[in-house]
Parts: sequence; structure tokens; C-alpha cells
Amino acid sequence: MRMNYWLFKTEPDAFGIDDLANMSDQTEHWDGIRNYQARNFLRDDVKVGDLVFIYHSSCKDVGIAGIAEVVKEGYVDHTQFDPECKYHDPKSDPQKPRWYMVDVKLMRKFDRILSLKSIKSMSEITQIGLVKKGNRLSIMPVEQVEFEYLLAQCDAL
DNA sequence: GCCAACGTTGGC
DNA sequence: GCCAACGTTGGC
Repeated sequence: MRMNYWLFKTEPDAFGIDDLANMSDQTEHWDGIRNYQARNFLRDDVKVGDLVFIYHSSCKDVGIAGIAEVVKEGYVDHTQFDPECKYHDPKSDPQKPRWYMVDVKLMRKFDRILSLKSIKSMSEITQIGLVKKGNRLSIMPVEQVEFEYLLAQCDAL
């Protein structure tokens, strides 16, 4: 069986790689994903052992901040049923939950952010959603060759 | 804060 | 099922 590679976006002002580092066992559930395409990935395709780039968006230092490993796959995101939560979804039926999440564990925080600008400048990187028009998906697959190439660039920082 | 590019909603 | 209006994302 072949593992898969992903990129998860997060806004560091809300929850960034340092917050993940400060969690017990450096593990946290990746909740609050409210987009169907991203949900489908989380529910069906993100598997234990997959590797994930943690990407910081909507902030001063936009780019890839580190790597996490999936330690629990596809289960119901409980925040959708919590009326107090900003991720509450009153239209989601508890008998047939709409939203899913996974658990990730931090593996590495890079010394520096691999910036979106530099990623866009790499001629080797053409497939990842980050470099494509739109680029709004918060959970996106990364091809193995591009994951490994980007990782090598992070190591070189 | 601006605004382009999306995704979602809802009337028909 | 179409599509206009609306809401959100995210880089800058």
C-alpha cells in the first residue's frame, strides 16, 4: 500500500505550528474543515502514516512551516454539533454527519518558513494547488515527487 | 482593507 | 438544473 502526501492550511493567528507543538503529545485534531472537496479527502483518502505539510495562510509569513504525520484517520468532527462553536453547522444531521476530521502529530518544524513566493518560483513545482489559480482548498493532495522536492528545499533553508 | 476567484444558496 | 446574488478565502 502506498502512502499519500498532503498540505493542510491553517491561519497561525488561530492555530499555527507552534500551537501544534504545544499540544500534549504534539497531536491535535484538525477540525473546522467546512468545504466538501476538502471533507472528501479527510473522510476517504487521508490515512494513518500519511505525511502533511503544515501551511500558514493569511498571515505575515505565508508558506510551509513544517511536517506532521496523520495518526488518526477520518472521524466525525464533533464541533459541527456544538451551537457555541464557530464551526457549528445546524444543517448537519447527527445521524448522517456532514463534516469529518483527522488527527495529526507534529514531526518537524522548519527553521524558517518555505515561502509561497519561493514555491511559486520553482520550475519543478507545477502540480500542487498552491501554485494554481484560485488556490482556496484547505486540504490538498501533494504528489510524492513534489513533496520530496519541497522537503529538500526546506532542509536547505 | 482591497478585491479576485471561488463555493454555496435559493428562486424560478 | 440554471444562474444571479451572496459569502468566504487568501494573497497582497
